[in-house]
Amino acid sequence: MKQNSLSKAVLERLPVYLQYLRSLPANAPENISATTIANELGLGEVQVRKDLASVCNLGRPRIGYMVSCLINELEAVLGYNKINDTIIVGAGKLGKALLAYEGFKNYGFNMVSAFDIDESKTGLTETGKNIYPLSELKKRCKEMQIKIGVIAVPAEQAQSVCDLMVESGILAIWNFAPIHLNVPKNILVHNENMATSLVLLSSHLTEQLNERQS
Amino acid sequence: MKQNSLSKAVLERLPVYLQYLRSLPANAPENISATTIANELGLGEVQVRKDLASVCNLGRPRIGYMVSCLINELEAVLGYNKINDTIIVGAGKLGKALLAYEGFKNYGFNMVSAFDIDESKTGLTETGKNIYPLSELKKRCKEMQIKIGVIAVPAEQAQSVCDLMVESGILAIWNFAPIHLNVPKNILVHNENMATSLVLLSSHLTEQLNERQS
DNA sequence: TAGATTGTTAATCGATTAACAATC
DNA sequence: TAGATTGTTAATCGATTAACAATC
Repeated sequence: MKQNSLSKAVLERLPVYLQYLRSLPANAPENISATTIANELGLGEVQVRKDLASVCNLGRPRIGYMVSCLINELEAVLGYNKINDTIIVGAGKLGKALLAYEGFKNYGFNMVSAFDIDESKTGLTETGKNIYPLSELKKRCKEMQIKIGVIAVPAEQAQSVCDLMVESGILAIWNFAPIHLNVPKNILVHNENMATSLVLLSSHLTEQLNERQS
Repeated sequence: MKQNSLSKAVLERLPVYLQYLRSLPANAPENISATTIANELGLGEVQVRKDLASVCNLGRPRIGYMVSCLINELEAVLGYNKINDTIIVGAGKLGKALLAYEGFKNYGFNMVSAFDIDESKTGLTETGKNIYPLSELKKRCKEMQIKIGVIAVPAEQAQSVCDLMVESGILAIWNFAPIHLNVPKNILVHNENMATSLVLLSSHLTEQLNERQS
């Protein structure tokens, strides 16, 4: 395992490799080559080798990488073996779905509890997690030393929730509200922006249809 | 409105501008400068100008861009004024939530109906949309000339659903399953990959905490 | 006119790809 | 040994940023 400061581009591909390696059947060969991974994922083989080299040096000429070791290294580098406790603000449909989703564990995340401004939502969910009044956010975040927050409130309330999170000591925010958030520069906001995703789809479509005509 | 072939990077920022412009209060000035937009969104002002120039030439020195015109141009370029009919495969929690979400209209998308392999799910949802048996996918896609599909099934079934979509004439796929899909090269797959989002958050966190120590 | 702001051309930066030596 | 495969160094490509002329 080498030192960090991986570029964003690399950091976005590493989980894809891990996902693929995890999906290999138990009776698959012990070793896998960068060439195979590249073909399977539609990437360049040099890129795969370079990405993997930035994480470990488990590759052996002629043989490839031992799958189980590679999985371990990737999990370590990506921090999937430690658990990040995370809170959610907004206990609407989305907030509740995120709170209930078990799959986050696979990525080293644990959705601890949700907060909502509507105090009538306070209580336990079906999956045994707590929803608290928003007024308790700061106290509870400090207590549990929460560093990651999810914003699942309407756009209008997102900035004020964001400010409150920053005040509560949160350092990284996963924002599902369709609005740009202003934060101090040591705070990271990752926007889960459906608009962006959808634009890529529809622009591809336009291109395809234009090509067909010409 | 200029010609297309916008780079992916630009295409991902345009919806952010549009979102911001739409969020301006009704009593805001008629015109806005690239400088203001850049500051507000934390981007470079040259970048904003270049991005906007790739879409229109509404900018006037000393004055800036007329907000309402800019919104119209962006909506036109991004295709938000025509409607893309879209189907969803997988009527679990996620599939149903996507089917019910009204907000897609703002991005020119219309979730028409969902399909599920479990035929007991067949019927109307609360929001008046149909869930059909998966076996009817091909027929209905051809009938309605659907070009965009959403995959909201577990990873194990995603590839076969994907193949079926391609067979049904779908050209762009929005994939929520945590697995890489193999498709013919004229088909676009956009992965809504939580693993990728989360990695960026946790790696930022690690950096922040390391800095604090040193 | 002076100055703010645009849009373009050139320079820089970063990421991907190609070429190749090292090695099992 | 021969050949497949790794990892690194250099070349290319694309995107961002800087510099500057045009203009209202």
